[in-house]
Amino acid sequence: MRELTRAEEEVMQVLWKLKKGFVKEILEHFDEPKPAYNTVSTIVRILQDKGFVSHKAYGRTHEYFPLISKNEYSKMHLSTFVNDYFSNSFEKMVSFFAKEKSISVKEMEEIMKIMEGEVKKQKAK
Amino acid sequence: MRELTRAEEEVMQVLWKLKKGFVKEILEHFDEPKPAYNTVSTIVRILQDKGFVSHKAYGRTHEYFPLISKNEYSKMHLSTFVNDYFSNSFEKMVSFFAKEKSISVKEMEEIMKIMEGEVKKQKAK
DNA sequence: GTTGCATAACTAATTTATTCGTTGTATATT
DNA sequence: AATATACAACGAATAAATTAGTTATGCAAC
Repeated sequence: MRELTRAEEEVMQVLWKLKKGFVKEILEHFDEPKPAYNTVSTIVRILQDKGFVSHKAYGRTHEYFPLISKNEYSKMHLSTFVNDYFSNSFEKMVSFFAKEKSISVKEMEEIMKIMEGEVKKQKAK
Repeated sequence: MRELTRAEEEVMQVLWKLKKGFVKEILEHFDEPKPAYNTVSTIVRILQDKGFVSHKAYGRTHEYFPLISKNEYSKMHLSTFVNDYFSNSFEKMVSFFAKEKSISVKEMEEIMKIMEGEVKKQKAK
Protein backbone atom coordinates (compact mmCIF):
# COMPACT_ATOMS: atom_id res chain seq x y z
CA MET A 1 0.00 0.00 0.00
CA ARG A 2 1.08 3.53 -0.70
CA GLU A 3 1.95 6.07 1.94
CA LEU A 4 -0.14 9.21 2.27
CA THR A 5 1.33 12.52 1.17
CA ARG A 6 1.21 15.40 3.61
CA ALA A 7 -1.92 16.99 2.16
CA GLU A 8 -3.64 13.64 1.87
CA GLU A 9 -2.82 12.80 5.43
CA GLU A 10 -4.40 15.99 6.70
CA VAL A 11 -7.65 15.16 4.97
CA MET A 12 -7.54 11.60 6.27
CA GLN A 13 -7.03 12.83 9.81
CA VAL A 14 -10.22 14.85 9.51
CA LEU A 15 -12.12 11.97 7.98
CA TRP A 16 -10.94 9.62 10.68
CA LYS A 17 -12.20 12.06 13.25
CA LEU A 18 -15.55 12.62 11.55
CA LYS A 19 -16.01 9.00 10.46
CA LYS A 20 -17.63 10.41 7.33
CA GLY A 21 -18.18 13.82 5.82
CA PHE A 22 -19.02 16.05 2.90
CA VAL A 23 -16.26 18.19 1.45
CA LYS A 24 -17.78 21.18 3.16
CA GLU A 25 -17.64 19.49 6.54
CA ILE A 26 -14.06 18.34 6.02
CA LEU A 27 -13.11 21.89 5.13
CA GLU A 28 -14.66 23.22 8.32
CA HIS A 29 -12.32 21.08 10.37
CA PHE A 30 -9.22 22.58 8.86
CA ASP A 31 -7.28 25.14 10.83
CA GLU A 32 -6.80 28.61 9.49
CA PRO A 33 -5.71 29.38 6.92
CA LYS A 34 -8.22 27.01 5.41
CA PRO A 35 -7.52 25.75 1.90
CA ALA A 36 -10.01 26.38 -0.89
CA TYR A 37 -13.04 24.15 -1.17
CA ASN A 38 -11.75 22.81 -4.48
CA THR A 39 -8.43 21.91 -2.96
CA VAL A 40 -10.07 19.61 -0.46
CA SER A 41 -12.39 18.29 -3.11
CA THR A 42 -9.44 17.39 -5.33
CA ILE A 43 -7.50 15.71 -2.56
CA VAL A 44 -10.46 13.66 -1.48
CA ARG A 45 -10.93 12.45 -5.04
CA ILE A 46 -7.25 11.54 -5.25
CA LEU A 47 -7.65 9.60 -2.02
CA GLN A 48 -10.55 7.83 -3.62
CA ASP A 49 -8.48 6.90 -6.67
CA LYS A 50 -5.78 5.54 -4.42
CA GLY A 51 -8.33 3.48 -2.55
CA PHE A 52 -8.12 5.20 0.82
CA VAL A 53 -11.68 6.51 0.82
CA SER A 54 -15.00 5.89 -0.88
CA HIS A 55 -18.26 7.80 -1.00
CA LYS A 56 -21.98 7.50 -0.83
CA ALA A 57 -23.88 9.70 -3.25
CA TYR A 58 -26.90 11.72 -2.17
CA GLY A 59 -28.15 13.07 -5.44
CA ARG A 60 -25.24 15.10 -6.66
CA THR A 61 -23.43 15.48 -3.40
CA HIS A 62 -20.96 12.98 -2.03
CA GLU A 63 -20.39 11.87 1.50
CA TYR A 64 -16.87 10.52 1.84
CA PHE A 65 -15.68 7.94 4.33
CA PRO A 66 -12.36 6.15 4.99
CA LEU A 67 -11.78 2.67 3.62
CA ILE A 68 -8.77 2.25 5.87
CA SER A 69 -8.93 2.91 9.59
CA LYS A 70 -6.50 5.12 11.39
CA ASN A 71 -5.31 2.05 13.28
CA GLU A 72 -4.68 0.08 10.13
CA TYR A 73 -2.79 2.91 8.56
CA SER A 74 -0.72 3.62 11.63
CA LYS A 75 0.14 -0.06 11.87
CA MET A 76 1.37 -0.08 8.30
CA HIS A 77 3.24 3.15 8.74
CA LEU A 78 4.99 2.14 11.92
CA SER A 79 5.97 -1.20 10.43
CA THR A 80 7.81 0.61 7.69
CA PHE A 81 9.48 2.85 10.23
CA VAL A 82 10.52 0.00 12.51
CA ASN A 83 11.85 -1.84 9.51
CA ASP A 84 13.89 1.12 8.26
CA TYR A 85 15.16 2.42 11.57
CA PHE A 86 15.21 -0.51 13.97
CA SER A 87 15.99 -3.45 11.69
CA ASN A 88 12.41 -4.57 11.99
CA SER A 89 12.62 -5.11 15.71
CA PHE A 90 9.85 -3.64 17.76
CA GLU A 91 11.76 -4.45 20.86
CA LYS A 92 14.77 -2.44 19.71
CA MET A 93 12.55 0.53 19.07
CA VAL A 94 10.75 0.47 22.40
CA SER A 95 13.97 -0.19 24.31
CA PHE A 96 15.61 2.73 22.60
CA PHE A 97 12.86 5.10 23.59
CA ALA A 98 12.72 3.74 27.10
CA LYS A 99 16.43 4.34 27.53
CA GLU A 100 16.16 7.76 25.94
CA LYS A 101 13.68 8.66 28.64
CA SER A 102 11.09 9.54 26.06
CA ILE A 103 8.81 7.34 28.10
CA SER A 104 8.06 8.31 31.67
CA VAL A 105 8.19 5.89 34.55
CA LYS A 106 4.45 6.15 34.87
CA GLU A 107 4.02 5.25 31.22
CA MET A 108 6.45 2.37 31.47
CA GLU A 109 4.65 0.94 34.45
CA GLU A 110 1.40 1.18 32.54
CA ILE A 111 2.92 -0.48 29.50
CA MET A 112 4.33 -3.29 31.60
CA LYS A 113 0.96 -3.88 33.18
CA ILE A 114 -0.68 -4.17 29.80
CA MET A 115 2.05 -6.41 28.49
CA GLU A 116 1.77 -8.72 31.44
CA GLY A 117 -1.90 -9.08 30.69
CA GLU A 118 -1.19 -9.75 27.03
CA VAL A 119 1.54 -12.26 27.76
CA LYS A 120 -0.75 -14.10 30.14
CA LYS A 121 -3.52 -14.09 27.57
CA GLN A 122 -1.24 -15.41 24.83
CA LYS A 123 0.24 -18.11 26.99
CA ALA A 124 -3.16 -19.31 28.15
CA LYS A 125 -3.92 -20.47 24.65
CA MET B 1 13.40 20.43 11.70
CA ARG B 2 12.29 19.30 8.32
CA GLU B 3 11.40 15.74 7.42
CA LEU B 4 13.48 13.92 4.83
CA THR B 5 11.98 13.27 1.41
CA ARG B 6 12.09 9.74 0.07
CA ALA B 7 15.22 10.22 -2.02
CA GLU B 8 16.96 12.12 0.75
CA GLU B 9 16.15 9.42 3.24
CA GLU B 10 17.74 6.75 1.08
CA VAL B 11 20.99 8.69 0.94
CA MET B 12 20.89 9.30 4.68
CA GLN B 13 20.40 5.61 5.36
CA VAL B 14 23.59 4.89 3.43
CA LEU B 15 25.48 7.67 5.18
CA TRP B 16 24.33 6.46 8.56
CA LYS B 17 25.60 3.03 7.70
CA LEU B 18 28.94 4.24 6.35
CA LYS B 19 29.40 6.99 8.96
CA LYS B 20 31.00 9.03 6.18
CA GLY B 21 31.55 8.66 2.47
CA PHE B 22 32.34 10.11 -0.91
CA VAL B 23 29.56 10.30 -3.46
CA LYS B 24 31.11 7.35 -5.23
CA GLU B 25 30.97 5.25 -2.09
CA ILE B 26 27.41 6.23 -1.34
CA LEU B 27 26.45 5.27 -4.87
CA GLU B 28 28.01 1.85 -4.47
CA HIS B 29 25.70 1.10 -1.57
CA PHE B 30 22.58 1.66 -3.60
CA ASP B 31 20.64 -1.33 -4.85
CA GLU B 32 20.16 -1.85 -8.54
CA PRO B 33 19.05 -0.02 -10.46
CA LYS B 34 21.56 2.48 -9.15
CA PRO B 35 20.82 6.15 -9.79
CA ALA B 36 23.29 8.28 -11.73
CA TYR B 37 26.32 9.64 -9.95
CA ASN B 38 24.96 13.16 -10.40
CA THR B 39 21.67 12.27 -8.82
CA VAL B 40 23.35 11.23 -5.61
CA SER B 41 25.66 14.20 -5.80
CA THR B 42 22.72 16.56 -6.08
CA ILE B 43 20.79 14.97 -3.25
CA VAL B 44 23.75 15.06 -0.94
CA ARG B 45 24.21 18.75 -1.65
CA ILE B 46 20.54 19.37 -0.94
CA LEU B 47 20.96 17.51 2.34
CA GLN B 48 23.85 19.79 3.08
CA ASP B 49 21.76 22.90 2.39
CA LYS B 50 19.07 21.59 4.69
CA GLY B 51 21.63 20.98 7.40
CA PHE B 52 21.44 17.21 7.56
CA VAL B 53 25.00 16.58 6.41
CA SER B 54 28.30 18.37 6.08
CA HIS B 55 31.56 17.55 4.35
CA LYS B 56 35.27 17.57 4.71
CA ALA B 57 37.17 18.61 1.59
CA TYR B 58 40.20 16.72 0.39
CA GLY B 59 41.43 18.94 -2.36
CA ARG B 60 38.54 19.02 -4.70
CA THR B 61 36.71 15.96 -3.49
CA HIS B 62 34.23 15.94 -0.66
CA GLU B 63 33.69 13.40 2.03
CA TYR B 64 30.20 13.74 3.41
CA PHE B 65 29.02 12.83 6.87
CA PRO B 66 25.72 13.12 8.76
CA LEU B 67 25.13 16.02 11.11
CA ILE B 68 22.16 14.26 12.61
CA SER B 69 22.34 10.71 13.86
CA LYS B 70 19.91 8.03 12.85
CA ASN B 71 18.75 7.90 16.45
CA GLU B 72 18.10 11.60 16.63
CA TYR B 73 16.17 11.56 13.39
CA SER B 74 14.14 8.51 14.33
CA LYS B 75 13.32 10.13 17.64
CA MET B 76 12.05 13.23 15.90
CA HIS B 77 10.16 11.23 13.36
CA LEU B 78 8.47 8.95 15.83
CA SER B 79 7.48 11.89 18.02
CA THR B 80 5.58 13.36 15.12
CA PHE B 81 3.94 10.03 14.46
CA VAL B 82 2.96 9.46 18.09
CA ASN B 83 1.62 12.96 18.22
CA ASP B 84 -0.46 12.56 15.06
CA TYR B 85 -1.72 9.04 15.60
CA PHE B 86 -1.71 8.41 19.34
CA SER B 87 -2.48 11.83 20.78
CA ASN B 88 1.12 12.14 21.83
CA SER B 89 0.96 9.17 24.16
CA PHE B 90 3.76 6.69 23.84
CA GLU B 91 1.90 4.38 26.09
CA LYS B 92 -1.14 4.37 23.85
CA MET B 93 1.02 3.47 20.90
CA VAL B 94 2.86 0.63 22.56
CA SER B 95 -0.31 -0.73 24.12
CA PHE B 96 -2.01 -0.70 20.77
CA PHE B 97 0.74 -2.70 19.14
CA ALA B 98 0.94 -5.09 22.05
CA LYS B 99 -2.76 -5.78 21.78
CA GLU B 100 -2.55 -6.08 18.02
CA LYS B 101 -0.05 -8.87 18.51
CA SER B 102 2.49 -7.00 16.44
CA ILE B 103 4.82 -7.68 19.33
CA SER B 104 5.61 -11.26 20.21
CA VAL B 105 5.52 -12.60 23.74
CA LYS B 106 9.26 -12.99 23.63
CA GLU B 107 9.68 -9.36 22.62
CA MET B 108 7.26 -8.18 25.28
CA GLU B 109 9.10 -10.07 27.96
CA GLU B 110 12.32 -8.51 26.79
CA ILE B 111 10.78 -5.05 26.78
CA MET B 112 9.41 -5.52 30.26
CA LYS B 113 12.80 -6.58 31.51
CA ILE B 114 14.41 -3.47 30.08
CA MET B 115 11.69 -1.25 31.44
CA GLU B 116 12.01 -2.71 34.90
CA GLY B 117 15.68 -1.86 34.80
CA GLU B 118 14.93 1.67 33.60
CA VAL B 119 12.22 2.24 36.18
CA LYS B 120 14.52 1.07 38.92
CA LYS B 121 17.28 3.32 37.64
CA GLN B 122 14.98 6.34 37.48
CA LYS B 123 13.54 5.76 40.92
CA ALA B 124 16.94 5.33 42.50
CA LYS B 125 17.68 8.96 41.80
C1' DG C 1 -38.85 28.90 -16.97
C1' DT C 2 -35.20 32.06 -15.55
C1' DT C 3 -31.87 33.24 -12.06
C1' DG C 4 -28.86 32.12 -8.48
C1' DC C 5 -26.52 28.84 -5.68
C1' DA C 6 -24.07 24.54 -4.52
C1' DT C 7 -21.35 20.95 -5.83
C1' DA C 8 -18.56 17.56 -8.58
C1' DA C 9 -15.58 17.20 -12.38
C1' DC C 10 -12.15 18.94 -15.02
C1' DT C 11 -8.16 21.50 -15.97
C1' DA C 12 -4.57 24.86 -15.42
C1' DA C 13 -0.97 26.88 -12.64
C1' DT C 14 2.34 26.54 -9.23
C1' DT C 15 5.46 24.44 -6.26
C1' DT C 16 8.41 20.88 -4.76
C1' DA C 17 11.08 16.81 -5.62
C1' DT C 18 13.79 13.91 -8.57
C1' DT C 19 16.92 12.77 -12.07
C1' DC C 20 20.71 13.43 -14.81
C1' DG C 21 23.27 15.87 -18.79
C1' DT C 22 26.68 19.54 -19.34
C1' DT C 23 30.42 22.37 -17.98
C1' DG C 24 34.58 23.82 -15.72
C1' DT C 25 38.47 22.81 -13.21
C1' DA C 26 41.99 20.31 -10.86
C1' DT C 27 44.87 16.49 -10.95
C1' DA C 28 47.05 12.49 -12.88
C1' DT C 29 49.17 10.29 -17.01
C1' DT C 30 51.74 10.22 -20.97
C1' DA D 1 52.51 20.64 -22.26
C1' DA D 2 48.69 17.83 -24.17
C1' DT D 3 45.32 14.48 -23.06
C1' DA D 4 42.52 11.83 -20.08
C1' DT D 5 40.11 11.31 -15.81
C1' DA D 6 37.42 12.50 -11.83
C1' DC D 7 34.72 15.30 -9.50
C1' DA D 8 31.75 19.39 -7.90
C1' DA D 9 28.79 22.79 -9.51
C1' DC D 10 25.28 24.18 -12.33
C1' DG D 11 21.15 23.94 -14.63
C1' DA D 12 17.70 21.78 -17.56
C1' DA D 13 14.14 18.36 -17.94
C1' DT D 14 10.83 15.64 -15.91
C1' DA D 15 7.78 13.95 -12.45
C1' DA D 16 4.92 14.31 -8.47
C1' DA D 17 2.25 16.95 -5.33
C1' DT D 18 -0.43 20.90 -4.17
C1' DT D 19 -3.56 24.51 -4.93
C1' DA D 20 -7.30 26.61 -6.86
C1' DG D 21 -9.80 28.58 -11.02
C1' DT D 22 -13.32 27.26 -14.54
C1' DT D 23 -17.09 24.64 -16.24
C1' DA D 24 -21.24 21.92 -16.21
C1' DT D 25 -25.17 20.38 -14.01
C1' DG D 26 -28.80 19.94 -10.89
C1' DC D 27 -31.85 22.01 -7.65
C1' DA D 28 -34.25 25.74 -5.25
C1' DA D 29 -36.44 30.25 -5.16
C1' DC D 30 -38.81 33.33 -7.42
